[in-house]
Amino acid sequence: MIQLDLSSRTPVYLQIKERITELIMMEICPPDSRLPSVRSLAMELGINPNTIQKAYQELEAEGVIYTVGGKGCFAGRREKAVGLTRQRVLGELRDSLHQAQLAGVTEQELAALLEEIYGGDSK
Amino acid sequence: MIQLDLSSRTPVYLQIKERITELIMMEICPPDSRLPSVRSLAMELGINPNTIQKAYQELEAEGVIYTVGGKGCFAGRREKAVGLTRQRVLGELRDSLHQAQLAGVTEQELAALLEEIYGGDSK
Amino acid sequence: MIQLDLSSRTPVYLQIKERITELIMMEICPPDSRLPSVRSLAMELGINPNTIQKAYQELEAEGVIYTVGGKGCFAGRREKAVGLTRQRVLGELRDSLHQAQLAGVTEQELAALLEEIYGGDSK
Amino acid sequence: MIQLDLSSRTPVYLQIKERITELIMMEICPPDSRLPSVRSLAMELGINPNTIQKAYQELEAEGVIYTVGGKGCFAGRREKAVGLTRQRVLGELRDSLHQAQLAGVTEQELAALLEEIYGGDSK
DNA sequence: GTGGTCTAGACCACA
DNA sequence: GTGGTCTAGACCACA
Repeated sequence: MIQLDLSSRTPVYLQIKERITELIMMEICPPDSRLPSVRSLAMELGINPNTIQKAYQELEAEGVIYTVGGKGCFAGRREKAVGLTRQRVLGELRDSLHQAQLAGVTEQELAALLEEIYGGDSK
Repeated sequence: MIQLDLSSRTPVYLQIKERITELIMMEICPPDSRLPSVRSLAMELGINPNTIQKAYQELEAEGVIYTVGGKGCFAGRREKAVGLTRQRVLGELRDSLHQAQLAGVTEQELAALLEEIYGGDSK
Repeated sequence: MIQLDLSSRTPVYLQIKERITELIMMEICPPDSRLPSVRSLAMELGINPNTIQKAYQELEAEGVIYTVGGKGCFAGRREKAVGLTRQRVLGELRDSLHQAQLAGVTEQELAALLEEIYGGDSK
Repeated sequence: MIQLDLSSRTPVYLQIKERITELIMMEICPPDSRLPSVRSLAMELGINPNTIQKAYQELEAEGVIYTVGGKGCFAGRREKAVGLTRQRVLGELRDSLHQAQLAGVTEQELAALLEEIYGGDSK
């Protein structure tokens, strides 16, 4: 459920944070569902448990997930994940669109890109 | 002409690369115009000359600017800057739009953002 | 009668200890009254009996409650609970007040907080 | 400037976070002043650099300090430290006062404690 | 078993 | 030199 790109410039722990946030937004991890344990996920991804730990702890600090004593980590409310992602992504879109305009990307091209991603079923 | 954010997660040398590319696309630095020298720009921005050097070297390797013997650095053809930026920016937009969709950003919101930036004058 | 916050940083067994001590101080559990059994309380709170066990054991070691053979656990004298709580709480208050002063909490604000809690009936 | 209590139940990295926040509130570390480097502070305190790293990174995430590229970490605006501390401390005080009341701590005792800490020069 | 803390130490990008 | 990331591995409290 999580694909890592070890050669990416984005650190592994950030890739994990983003992916978990996506899984919560997609409701593949519904609210209060248990996430894989630090150790099992580390094993599965072939990386060190500390790296998962770091991702989970930041997600908890942001309120996207929560931790229960010796039980494990659980998905928080979808709205939290959505809220943080919206804020971040709208900023990124604004920056990218500014540069797109300078680089002569036309509104038609953007419309095509939007159609490609949002397809027919947006709202 | 170049505003740096030293506490940004984007390294200073990348901020400089992006900004110079923008200045070339905006034709504030027309083709073959001379760019500020490494030293003077470093002074002006209050940073280490090595950082400017690194930005200039990468821009030259990408063909966005070119160096002439003991004369200095000069803006390359606008098309080169545009081409590289388009490629990068379209990729970023694709990623951001995927996450925007998950976060429930509506097509109307995107249209509004586009209108805000592209406004009437898509040059 | 006991509300747990599983996602709190305070371990569950400590939350239970504190709450039982409170119940004794409030005389909701008068001296020598029987406390819920380990098993029943574990059931009621939906947690592992070991956790209750640990709380009860520490309370007994501190003299706040006592155990009778095969009968169960009973509330100790109110003074014991009061004594331990006073000691702990005065220390906490001292620490918090130091930081409050640094953070610019005024004496007026503290007076208001005190009024809010102690109200008219300082029992 | 930082005294650790290794035997405390409070983790070392939290002690460091609190102490740095205090130093900023006390204006011993004025805004934009450089904090000791991760390595030097680790050396000085005789602990592992990773522990300092963790403290600094959480402080940065909370906006109490900020990091500049390969330069170091710097104190943020005093208001940020104050704001976070106020919020936390007022909550702690509320809890402690509730328990103090149950334990029969009198308003006179509290007034004495307050006088002891706030002395003559409050507000 | 589960997460939390910490050490020791490596390697990297950046300034 | 400075912080950032990651590994390997230990030990602990808690459930």
